[in-house]
Amino acid sequence: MTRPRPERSAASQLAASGRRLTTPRKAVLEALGRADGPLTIEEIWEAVPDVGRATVFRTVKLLLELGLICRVVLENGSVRYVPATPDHHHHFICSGCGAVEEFQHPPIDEAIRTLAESAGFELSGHAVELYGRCRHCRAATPD
Amino acid sequence: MTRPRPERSAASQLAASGRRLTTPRKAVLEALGRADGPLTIEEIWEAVPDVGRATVFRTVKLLLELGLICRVVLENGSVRYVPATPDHHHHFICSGCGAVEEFQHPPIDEAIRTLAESAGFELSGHAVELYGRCRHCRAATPD
DNA sequence: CACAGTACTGAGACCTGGTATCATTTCGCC
DNA sequence: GGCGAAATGATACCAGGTCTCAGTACTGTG
Ligand SMILES: [Mn+2]
Ligand SMILES: [Mn+2]
Ligand SMILES: [Zn+2]
Ligand SMILES: [Zn+2]
Repeated sequence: MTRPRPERSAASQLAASGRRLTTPRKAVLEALGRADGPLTIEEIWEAVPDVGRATVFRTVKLLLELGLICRVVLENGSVRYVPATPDHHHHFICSGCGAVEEFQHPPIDEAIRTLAESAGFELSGHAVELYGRCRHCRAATPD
Repeated sequence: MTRPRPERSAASQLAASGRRLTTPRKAVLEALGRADGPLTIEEIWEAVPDVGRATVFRTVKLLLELGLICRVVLENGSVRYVPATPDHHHHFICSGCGAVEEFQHPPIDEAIRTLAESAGFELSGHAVELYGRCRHCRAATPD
């Protein structure tokens, strides 16, 4: 007997707000899934030839709101998108290969909470992005 | 007897790279100093009537590179600028009054270093931005 | 099945933050 | 004062992103 559990599939996430998992939406999601790194909007668009540009923008915004994808801000300020783990996490972005690794590390969040408390801030959210070189890139060019 | 110490004035920072502290640059810096919160480029431009738009952009970029001002990314993604403390710090951004408070909190940086080490990342930088309501806004509308 | 109503779509006009160009001005230095 | 480098303002331009709108795809109700 299958116990009912909170549904997290894209379709049900969308359905919960009266939306549908349409062909263009599925295509964008799959394009991001296939890619081995974060994509720009333009790259998504290229990967999804029959979808209009406006629809790509609309879809990315929607998927962001639903938490199905993440916006990643590179060190130079440009933004790209990756499929998301739905849980709270942060990003490490490799300047060598462009890979994005999600991580979670309770001590960081803990330290943030502690600081906010002692400073009298009421936190609604926080962003932590790390920049540097990943294990693979270090191995490739140790220097 | 005044001991020579590392000069950090805007003028000397600029001079160090063969640049000059010109009237427009001084004006932009002063506009940011006068403001009681972070400004957009457009707001800076309005505050500095005789300076061309391109020069405002150029100046902001230059002051950023020199670390004389900070780019602050709001929760909605829009960007604003504030005068900077030259030391390493992070930002707390109040969604109530828009104020930006700088803070530094070694445990956060410590936790980040620890994580990076254990994950095999070679860090080149990191960003931490906190969002929420400041002490004053909480007092005003405790809700 | 017919039909009504809503969600969604693509094309293209449009808007806006930012850059490139270039002729002119400012400034430090001799 | 005169020279060359740095800086400036006007303006054309570009790139991301949004808006509009007429048409399409679904959903669900009878
Ligand atoms: Mn993510
Ligand atoms: Mn700052
Ligand atoms: Zn890498
Ligand atoms: Zn506040």
